[in-house]
Amino acid sequence: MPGTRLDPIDRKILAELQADGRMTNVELAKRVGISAPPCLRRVRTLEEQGFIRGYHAEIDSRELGFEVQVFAMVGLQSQAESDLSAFEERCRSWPLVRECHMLNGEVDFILKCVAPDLSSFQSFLTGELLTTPNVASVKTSLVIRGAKDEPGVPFEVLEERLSKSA
Amino acid sequence: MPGTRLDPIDRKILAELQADGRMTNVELAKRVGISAPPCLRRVRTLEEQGFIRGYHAEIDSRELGFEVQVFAMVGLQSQAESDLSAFEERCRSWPLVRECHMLNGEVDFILKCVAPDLSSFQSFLTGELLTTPNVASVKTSLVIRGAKDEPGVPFEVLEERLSKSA
DNA sequence: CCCACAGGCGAAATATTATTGCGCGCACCT
DNA sequence: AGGTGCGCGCAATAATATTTCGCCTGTGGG
Repeated sequence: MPGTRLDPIDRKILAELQADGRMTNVELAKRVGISAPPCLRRVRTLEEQGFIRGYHAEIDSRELGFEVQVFAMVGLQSQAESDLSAFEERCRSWPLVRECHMLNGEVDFILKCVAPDLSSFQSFLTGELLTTPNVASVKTSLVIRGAKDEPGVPFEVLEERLSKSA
Repeated sequence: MPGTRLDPIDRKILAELQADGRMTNVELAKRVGISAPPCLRRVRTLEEQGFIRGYHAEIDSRELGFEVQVFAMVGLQSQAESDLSAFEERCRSWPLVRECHMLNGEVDFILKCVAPDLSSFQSFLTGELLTTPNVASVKTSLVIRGAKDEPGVPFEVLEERLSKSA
């Protein structure tokens, strides 16, 4: 239902839950300015309508022993739809691959990968990715350091945009 | 405190909360096989020690009106540390830029951006990113479609790894 | 071998929170 | 006006979170 529009309270709810997904409902209600029951009803509705896809704890991957993060640019030999989706399906089956996006331009896919160390990434690269049928080229870039990593969407931009169109 | 090792219950807690960050503590306790009070204590400890950095609702950006997602590869003129961190600071101030990673290789940074539509990304690109001092080159790739987007870390890999070293 | 002690657990009690049921007010027709 | 649908908040109830406390276990003296 794309006709469903969100009012300012809904957007505030989304913004608050994006920032702190474990906030209690009473706290959330206080922040958005309504009482707890309607607030909870709104949250449930937002979940059902798919605006909220889930809740996740953000884990420090380095603390957990995943020392390296790598972007891999992948080019395929064939861009036929069946070959594209076959490659995507492969990516979904690899735990080290956390993200896979199809791109325009020279490169067909970009993959974001994590691994405990360089050698385990190397073995994934040579043993899995490079041996996958239809993979023509892979260029990898190691992440030296992370400068920003914000989950989700910029609600600031959304609000700004809505105030203009009003 | 890198000496702090996690036992299997802690790892299970992290895995469960990564998968569902809003799970109640009693449900979590049931799943990891201990009672609620020690479970809650463990969660608090994991939060304090930084293994858990926060909790976030996962929002459907497309439903919210962010139609385009773009990766931007940025090259700088100077790679002096002060120039690198100046650029990183810029990235942190741009809401459209959700992630910024410094890379090895030819490209200095990769940026993941979202925008409501192509034209608003274009205006960000030409009006902000390209006019930033020290930016030498920017190559952008539009995301055609997303094939995988898993938050967090692959606990499967971690467990496998631990069972081997045991 | 026995004891003191630290750490982690679970049962029970208490404080908070989530959830349900209901009546009210408001906007929108007709 | 009168009717209707929607969303709110109050109040009651169910569930959960959090604190308190005593028990068990493993460890390191003495």
